[in-house]
Amino acid sequence: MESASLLKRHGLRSTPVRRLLLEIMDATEHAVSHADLEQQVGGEADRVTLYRALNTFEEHGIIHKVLDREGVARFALCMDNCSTHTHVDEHLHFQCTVCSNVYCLPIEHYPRVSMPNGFNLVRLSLVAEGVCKRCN
Amino acid sequence: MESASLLKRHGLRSTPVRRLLLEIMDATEHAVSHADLEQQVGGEADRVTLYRALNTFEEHGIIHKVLDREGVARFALCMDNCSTHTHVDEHLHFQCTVCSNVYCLPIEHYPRVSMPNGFNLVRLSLVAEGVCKRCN
DNA sequence: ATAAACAATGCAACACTATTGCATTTGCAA
DNA sequence: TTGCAAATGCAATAGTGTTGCATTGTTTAT
Ligand SMILES: [Mn+2]
Ligand SMILES: [Mn+2]
Ligand SMILES: [Zn+2]
Ligand SMILES: [Zn+2]
Repeated sequence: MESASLLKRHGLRSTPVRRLLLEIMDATEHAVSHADLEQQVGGEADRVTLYRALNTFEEHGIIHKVLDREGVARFALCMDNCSTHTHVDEHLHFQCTVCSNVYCLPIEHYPRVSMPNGFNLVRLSLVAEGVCKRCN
Repeated sequence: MESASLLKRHGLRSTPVRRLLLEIMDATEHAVSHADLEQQVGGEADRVTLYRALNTFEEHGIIHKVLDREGVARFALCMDNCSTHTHVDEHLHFQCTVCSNVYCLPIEHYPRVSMPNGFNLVRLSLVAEGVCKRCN
């Protein structure tokens, strides 16, 4: 029910596959890969449909994508109020070296860095590695 | 000549392909992808040989790998004295949104972040986006 | 200089992530 | 309820990266 209104709110059609994807991501405390979703969805949808749904969600600011250290995309619901033209997502992405899960971790003071001359900074991403709370 | 001794110093055999790769990376001020190298090498070596040489270099601390925002690996010579078991590389990786080049940028104060309870930080990577000095 | 030992290379095949085209189905609004 | 635009399924394709195996090349010792 919640996922249907979330889709409506972003001007997207409410379809079974989309609602299912959103419910899976809402029930997971870490970012999920396409392979994760494909496995959980089972035979309910084609892999291409999942890719397209995820791309659509990202374009509309419903989810955001983060690449893990293998370069594979993982997706998580946006916490801040993102929309088509405003993606905020100023938090740290932490990948566990044991279970490989990727967590979105808000941190109190997001660091600022000063750039060398000529380089114009637009966005700074923090990617951390370590052991997560479940693997400790 | 320089590349040959670099290889020797790391206990690696000096071969034409390896020397060529090192010379290309030494002459480039930004990180290079496998596709870049394959194009510059021309028909001098097989793609698989390049992959294997790059992996070997990384394992021995001669180069380090950084994934760009498409998840593609880019390689650059290590500045610090890295070896098989000590990779340092505490600098910022900056990808230009115009030319897509990735630069290794040393910064004066490498930031520290405090982690939420239960999460054990091992390494923090900084990945920046913006416009590089040549595209400005 | 020669030969043996072992590492590096080339080639083919493969795994995996991701995208595109096109026909069909479905959601939604008139 | 009907029509249209959007979403889906299926097949094909591109790109990155790895593995197995036979062959070639580098190094070390003789
Ligand atoms: Mn996140
Ligand atoms: Mn670097
Ligand atoms: Zn873990
Ligand atoms: Zn640039």
